[in-house]
Amino acid sequence: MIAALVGDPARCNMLTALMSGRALTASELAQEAGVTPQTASSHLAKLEGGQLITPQKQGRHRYYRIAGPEVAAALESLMVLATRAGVRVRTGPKDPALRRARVCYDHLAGSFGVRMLDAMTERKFIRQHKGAIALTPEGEQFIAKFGIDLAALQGTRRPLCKTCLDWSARRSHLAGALGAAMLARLTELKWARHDPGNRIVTFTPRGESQFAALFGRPLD
Amino acid sequence: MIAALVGDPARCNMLTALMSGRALTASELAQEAGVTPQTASSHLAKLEGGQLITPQKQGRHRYYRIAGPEVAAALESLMVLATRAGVRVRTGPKDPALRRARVCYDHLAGSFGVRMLDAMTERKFIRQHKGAIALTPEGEQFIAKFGIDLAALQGTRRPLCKTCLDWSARRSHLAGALGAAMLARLTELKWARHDPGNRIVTFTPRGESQFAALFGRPLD
DNA sequence: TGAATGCTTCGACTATGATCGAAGCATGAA
DNA sequence: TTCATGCTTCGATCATAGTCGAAGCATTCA
Repeated sequence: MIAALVGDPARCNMLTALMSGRALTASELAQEAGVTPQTASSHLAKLEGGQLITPQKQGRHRYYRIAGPEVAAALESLMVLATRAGVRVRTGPKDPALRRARVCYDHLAGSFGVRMLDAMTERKFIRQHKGAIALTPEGEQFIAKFGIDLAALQGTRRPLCKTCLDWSARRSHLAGALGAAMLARLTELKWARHDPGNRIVTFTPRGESQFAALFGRPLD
Repeated sequence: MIAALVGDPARCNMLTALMSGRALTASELAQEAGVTPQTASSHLAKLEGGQLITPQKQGRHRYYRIAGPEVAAALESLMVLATRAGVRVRTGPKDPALRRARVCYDHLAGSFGVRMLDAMTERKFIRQHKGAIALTPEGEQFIAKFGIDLAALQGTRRPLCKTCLDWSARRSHLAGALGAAMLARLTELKWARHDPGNRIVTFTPRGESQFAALFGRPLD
């Protein structure tokens, strides 16, 4: 029975956390639900079995997201009933600064990261082909002009371009050696800086307008 | 948590039975769920507490129905998920003959019963005023012409006109002394007969057209 | 009035399933 | 390679809640 899956408090917390549209890792969901990773793993397996969520492996993380619009609709209608019955429902995501721009491993994530990959795709600097992405000749020109030494990047064994699922925006941003180089160049240009204590990336006013001129303004 | 209410198998069976739109008694719901009346009573109290169903007392029966369109929508969306996940969902109502016309205590129920009360209200034979209903002067003329001795009915202590919630159509039909007299007259006229073994009322072809001429044709 | 029916409350039993500790596997980093 | 991290599986414990028997109201009928 599907409703029983949603009925458990721990699983319900996980689902409401996912209802923001973000994809979350198993550990994050465990924390959201307030249970240990072992317990969370069992819950996630049940939810996956009921086709309420779909997993996506990424490195040693395992991201989960709501399986589809029907699921989201059903959960939404249940929330309506819950609020009607006087149950207060968990509020949205947390730190807005984290949603805007942050470090993901060593590259840029958040709205700015998503915007950057989108723009580079729109301007045909990057070609996406069923999950894999690659730099086009126009893209090579662009990053050279931006001040990045492509040859140095290609010397490493690390893949040049990779997509990485964005935690807050539910869309992909640019990872890989190029992603790391782009973030390094952004800080080098003093358009943005990475606060050491946390994962927040802060854009300067000038840096933000320069970024917008290159890639457009991020949504959030 | 609302979903937990729907999650229990017994309660889920009750709710799916109610999803047909009919109002069902506590006993009927117990049978639908395959549990004893005690257990059913506990479940129904929980569902009522969660505002998923609303009760309606009628004589010594207690009818329950889905509380509102939001609840129906939520349940519907859950059914979508259930079918998607390969769970077969309970089919609709059962005996069509029972839905058409049957005896409810001693009066006519089913589509024919609902149609009769509707028509008598439309033609202003009966006036409904917040639950209570009464015979109008035009109504008195009509039933006299139909062959019913109103004075004899008024001699009993039994209320003349009452509404009764229809099991299959979810709408009211005519009960009380007049309701019983109408059914008696219908059988007396040989428009319909009541099969003794069950609750089905069978209309003859001629009786059905006569009924339709008086009250219109029932929907089902 | 007493009898029958419909439904509920109380109390005890029981089983399902949530939970976490310990250990194992996979991926990535040094 | 070795180590660390993220996640899963296994196994045991324990509590929540579903279940029904017995008894108690409420309503209707004779």
